[in-house]
Amino acid sequence: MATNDTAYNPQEIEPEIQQYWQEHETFHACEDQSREKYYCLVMFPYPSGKLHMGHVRNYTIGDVIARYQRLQGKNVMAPIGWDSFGLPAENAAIKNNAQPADWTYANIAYMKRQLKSLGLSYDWQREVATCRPEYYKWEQQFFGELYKKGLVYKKVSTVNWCPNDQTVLANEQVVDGRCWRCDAKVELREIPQWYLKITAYAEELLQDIDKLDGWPERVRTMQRNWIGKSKGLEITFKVADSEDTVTVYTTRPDTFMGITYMAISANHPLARKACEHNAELAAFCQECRTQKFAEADIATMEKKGMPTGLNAVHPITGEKFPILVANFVIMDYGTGAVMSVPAHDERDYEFAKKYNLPIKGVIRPADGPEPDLSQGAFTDHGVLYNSGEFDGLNFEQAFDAIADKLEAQGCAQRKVNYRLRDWCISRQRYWGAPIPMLTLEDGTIVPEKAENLPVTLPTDVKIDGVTSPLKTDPSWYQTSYEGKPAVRETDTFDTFMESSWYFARYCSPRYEGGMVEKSAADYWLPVDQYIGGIEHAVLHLLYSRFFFKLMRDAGMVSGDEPFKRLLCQGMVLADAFYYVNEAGARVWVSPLDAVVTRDDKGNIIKAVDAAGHELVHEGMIKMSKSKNNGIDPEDMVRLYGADTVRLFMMFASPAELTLEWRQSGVEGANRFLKKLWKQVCDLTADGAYVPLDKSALGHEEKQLRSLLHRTIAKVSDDIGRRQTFNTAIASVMELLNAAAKYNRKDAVGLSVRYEIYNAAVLMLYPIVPHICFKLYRMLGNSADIDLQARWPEVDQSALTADELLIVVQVNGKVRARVTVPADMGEEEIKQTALQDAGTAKYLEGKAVRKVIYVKGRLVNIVAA
RNA sequence: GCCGAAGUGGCGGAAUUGGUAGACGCAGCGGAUUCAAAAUCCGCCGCUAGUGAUAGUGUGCGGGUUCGAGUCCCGCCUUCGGCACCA
Repeated sequence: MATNDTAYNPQEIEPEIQQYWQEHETFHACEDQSREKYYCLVMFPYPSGKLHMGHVRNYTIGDVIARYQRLQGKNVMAPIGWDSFGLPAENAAIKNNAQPADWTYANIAYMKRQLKSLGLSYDWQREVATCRPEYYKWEQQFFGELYKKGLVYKKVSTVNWCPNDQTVLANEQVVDGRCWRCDAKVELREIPQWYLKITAYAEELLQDIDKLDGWPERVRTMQRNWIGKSKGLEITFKVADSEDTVTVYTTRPDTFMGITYMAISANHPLARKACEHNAELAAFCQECRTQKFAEADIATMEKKGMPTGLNAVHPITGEKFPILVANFVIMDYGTGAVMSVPAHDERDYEFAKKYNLPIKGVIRPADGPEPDLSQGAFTDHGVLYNSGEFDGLNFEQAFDAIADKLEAQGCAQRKVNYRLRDWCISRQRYWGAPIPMLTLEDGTIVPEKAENLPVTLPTDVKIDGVTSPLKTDPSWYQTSYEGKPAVRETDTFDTFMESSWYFARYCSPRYEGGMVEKSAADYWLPVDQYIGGIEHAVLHLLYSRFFFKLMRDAGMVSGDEPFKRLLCQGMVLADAFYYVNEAGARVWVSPLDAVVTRDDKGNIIKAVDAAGHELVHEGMIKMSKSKNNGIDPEDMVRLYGADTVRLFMMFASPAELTLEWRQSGVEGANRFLKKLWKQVCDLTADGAYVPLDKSALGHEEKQLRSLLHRTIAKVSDDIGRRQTFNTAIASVMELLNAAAKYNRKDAVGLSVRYEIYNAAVLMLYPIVPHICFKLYRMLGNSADIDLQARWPEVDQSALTADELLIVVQVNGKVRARVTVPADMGEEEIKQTALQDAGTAKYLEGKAVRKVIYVKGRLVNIVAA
């Protein structure tokens, strides 16, 4: 009977093969000018404690691509490391009364073991962790150099502030306008912070998006929108009866004659001045300052305003109109003041209606009447009216005419504006790289000298969750500079700083002469394929592009863009179930503990947990701790093996879309691997390898080989170009379904079967490397599949068929199929279709108007 | 609010350049094997009508272009994701 040596046992073979890879350092990559390089990068993880399915999906996709490229003969580098600074370490330290460093390093060790159990082909010698001084040292040095170049500056800006804890809060620590820890009402506060001048590169960052043809279009669009280039006019208005002026920026100078009021930020200098003798206004401004300032909140909140009592003077008409403080105008955007044209802007309209401000229409459709402004604003471009000398002009003409006139008056200038703001890199937190800046006694600010770097973060500290230990430790922040006393900056870098150049560090991870060794960087960069979550579509990917340009301008790297091709994988979802307990609270039950009953259509009709609670099915939602629907990758590997988990993930949906975790689907993947194993065992039991003799093949063999080589062509295209791994797997399944029905045991049969299984094992290897490693040897190959084997080649001669199946349509509906010799001409095929018995009854009593032939595919007969 | 993505059987999805809609898998149903079950193997499987051959119908909704539309165009609806201190 079936004995143990023929059974598929992943728990036995996987650790054994992983051990082999480790001992042989199979995936260690070295620069080799004689070979084509391929740099395959996955977004490095934050060491939060355990791997989650999102990680597994990301790294499996990366590993499939890396292994595929090795089979193509490329010199592949696939590195991994740890994005190991960040807020969660501080929170964990408070909770567990531990050191953030200890917690982080323990997590790295644990997750490293988990990664290895997945059979990922990383070059572990290149591992980096961003929290290590030997990593962040170079970032500190670079920051000092950027300061000297004038690309770094300090500016006062607004943060979320908890007045009770006396600390800065991240947006995510603000819940319903209150501090997550103490529930105090969050205020906004202005503090001095460090900025990187990313806006100096705005135009290049925008232009170079055109070069990123290997990126998803949606990511390119998001980056374009983020940079948000606009052409407009900056206009300065005089304040009536005063020496003051107020400057606005507008992209719609054509609406200039429709201004009826002006809205300014609560933090605008004019507003502050007006508050001095207006208590009511001061209170309103204070209220504005306590609101959250995320873009989404600003866009959806109730618009509020209050008059300042001041008026602005229209530079063309001389008319006066009121200046109001409005809660939706932000000091950080543009000039902190906007000219309001309620007739032609939705937000201005809403605000004007609420406060009974006048609405003056000045733009009408080019070919229509004046718009009805009682229902809402008319925001399209059009033709001017009510605009005196500018009446009748279109958008472009009006833009130019008004800009010319105002520029001549000296109160305006054309300006290109970017929505992109400079990058604030200061964080008032402990677990990050210290910003290497010093303040001398006379107030001078200087970067720490290169020879004194790194400015090391102390790792033996007490975290109370309120103030960063750096700020309370004089022995750390008191230092000296050229013999004079100096004080260190106690803020740390935004962790996006570390993740903006780690991919370059991987090229020469132990280099001690700078961020990167030029020769290594020139060999490996740019990254050929980058894989990560769509959530990084803007920030991380934009900052990394920016950093790459900074490094290029410092002579460290060549080229303009760091990532040639980008793949953004989708989220991982799972069923979520809950019941409501006696206290009325939802108790979330793991989908693995839910016993589900389905109707004969497969719909869930009932679910209960082990204790008998009737469960409510919330649906397939993103795996999360709070909904208790996370599936532990480690449990799955233990149950089914890494290959099954990898196969399921790559098969269940296309890489960019969400993946629905289904236990039955995982079992299906496992079933496929068991069948594959058995089929190879059956083949080797039937006889040893026989080389193919093409002249000996019968019809069935030719058909099978035709399918095989069509499959090779499709799978190569699916993995290499389209990156549709799910359809690649489906094609191999189809091939193996056909192969399983064929079991000739003579020399011809064996030769064809060996050709099929060898090719199938190679095609599946990138996805399920352990089982294929084993099967490749069982098939009698002595070469090493990881590095020596090569991707199967398409035999063009196997593809040519001697017959074609032509679909015959009548008026677009399929009515027959005819088989014709492959060399039959167009006219003859049309005649065959017209005369086919199947089409005859649909043509009865009708005249054939037209016959359309699509080469090798179909004939459409148009009849009436 | 703005920006982006997606809507196809009971489910995940396939159909790559406008040319056979539903590949592949899951679930389900029927059968074989088994003392029985698991596992495995074989078959069926969009919807409606019909014993059946077959006919009609069908890709979120409403229009349009075309010999031909899941695919292109116009207008809607729904769901999901991002929005600068989570990484």
